[in-house]
Amino acid sequence: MSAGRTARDRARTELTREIKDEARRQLADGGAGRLSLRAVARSLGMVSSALYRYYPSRDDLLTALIIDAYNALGAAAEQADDGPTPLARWHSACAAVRGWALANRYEYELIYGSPVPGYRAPQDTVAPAARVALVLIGIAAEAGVPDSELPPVVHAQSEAVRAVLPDDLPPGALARILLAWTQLFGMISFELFGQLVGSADPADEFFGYAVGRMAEFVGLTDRG
Amino acid sequence: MSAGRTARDRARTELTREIKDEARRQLADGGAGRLSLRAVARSLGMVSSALYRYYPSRDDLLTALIIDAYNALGAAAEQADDGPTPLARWHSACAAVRGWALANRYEYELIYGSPVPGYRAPQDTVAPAARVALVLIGIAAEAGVPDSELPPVVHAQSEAVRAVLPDDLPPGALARILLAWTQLFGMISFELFGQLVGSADPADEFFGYAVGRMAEFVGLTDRG
DNA sequence: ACAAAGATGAGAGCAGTGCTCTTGACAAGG
DNA sequence: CCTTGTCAAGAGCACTGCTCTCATCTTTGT
Repeated sequence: MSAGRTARDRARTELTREIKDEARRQLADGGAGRLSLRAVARSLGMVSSALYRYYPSRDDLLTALIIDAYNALGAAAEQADDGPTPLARWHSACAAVRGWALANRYEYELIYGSPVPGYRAPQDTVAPAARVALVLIGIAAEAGVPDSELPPVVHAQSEAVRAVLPDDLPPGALARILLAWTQLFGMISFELFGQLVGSADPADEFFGYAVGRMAEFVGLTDRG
Repeated sequence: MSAGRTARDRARTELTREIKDEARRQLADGGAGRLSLRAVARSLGMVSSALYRYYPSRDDLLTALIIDAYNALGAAAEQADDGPTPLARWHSACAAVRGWALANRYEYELIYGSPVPGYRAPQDTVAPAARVALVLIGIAAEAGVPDSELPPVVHAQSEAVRAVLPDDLPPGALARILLAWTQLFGMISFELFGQLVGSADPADEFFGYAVGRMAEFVGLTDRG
């Protein structure tokens, strides 16, 4: 559908976006649990029931925010995927993910925190959700990281993943990237959710250290 | 205070525990966001306002549940910390953590998911929260894992942590354990929160694989 | 050009929430 | 015995998501 032919269509798409924007703004103070349709409607000068014409339920509004968040994070990672060597790109991309998470705390929580109660993620979210992983995979693929031994089931799962990937990577490398991927988000979540207080907090240096060790683990070197 | 002298005291401590137990039960269907004081009171055959005599607010009840959850998880890890070699103990302890998380999904969410909106963890939670990390540290300490190079800030942070530890570990080892610790919970969170669907799901084998690589990374070998 | 059809915003209302305050009953200690 | 403090209950406040109805306004088909 285009930008909307009739005046009503234009008003509709615009209001839909305004509602989402206001919701994102309100997300910033209190997180998803505190997001209130009524408050969003109030801020927009309309009554809560009118809002249901644009988002059938609170969950639908959340879904829209979740997809946006995945895409924003993915875009940040893709944009930072730049540098003279694969290792530099790896560091840059990981730092961008962390930077986005720190700057957009509650949006990060929305996608990598505990699932919103009663909410079931629709299929629309899986493609945007994969973007960060694809960045890491792309870097490793261009660097040509080595294969490694895998348990049979993990090997099979890696093969299955490889089948749907644009880049070609040996299963052992894929499994290691998957591990690094969970490490990356595990560390960011711990930092954001206050689990590192008392140990590696502030976490800037520790994060860089960990990202470097993960690069080694995956097989990225500085030879470009 | 003892078990309570007067009949009133006994009734009070008992009801306090019953409320918590019922709340934990209700946690199992819907998570913290859906825990309702009124529903708990209803299940106990009392009116919601009466419940406030025992827990001044919803957050206080949540705090009690959080401390219990940390302790239950810590106890599970400590109990599983057993085996002929440090490597075996490492695998067993990590598997126990994952097992507890899978069996107590919503309690895990309570402590390692996104923080409950508006909730600020009191100091009482930090000691129970450290138990799992202490298990990992204990294993590495007894195995005598090697030191390794660290960036200066990370080195300083590791030294600060070491100062408050019962076991003695070189800073480089401590930093690697910290990294493995974030990896462990990152992986469990990803599995539980549905982030692995489409890649390493079911995650049993992948989890074992990852735990093994982390053991290598920390410096645990099979020589005992 | 005009009427039918459809989209929209407002309002009332339902069932639920956390939490507070008051009231009347009961047990404990002086 | 009688005061003091604890307790469960109930009413009530300010919220929440969501549904339904109704009047209005825009688009569309004739």
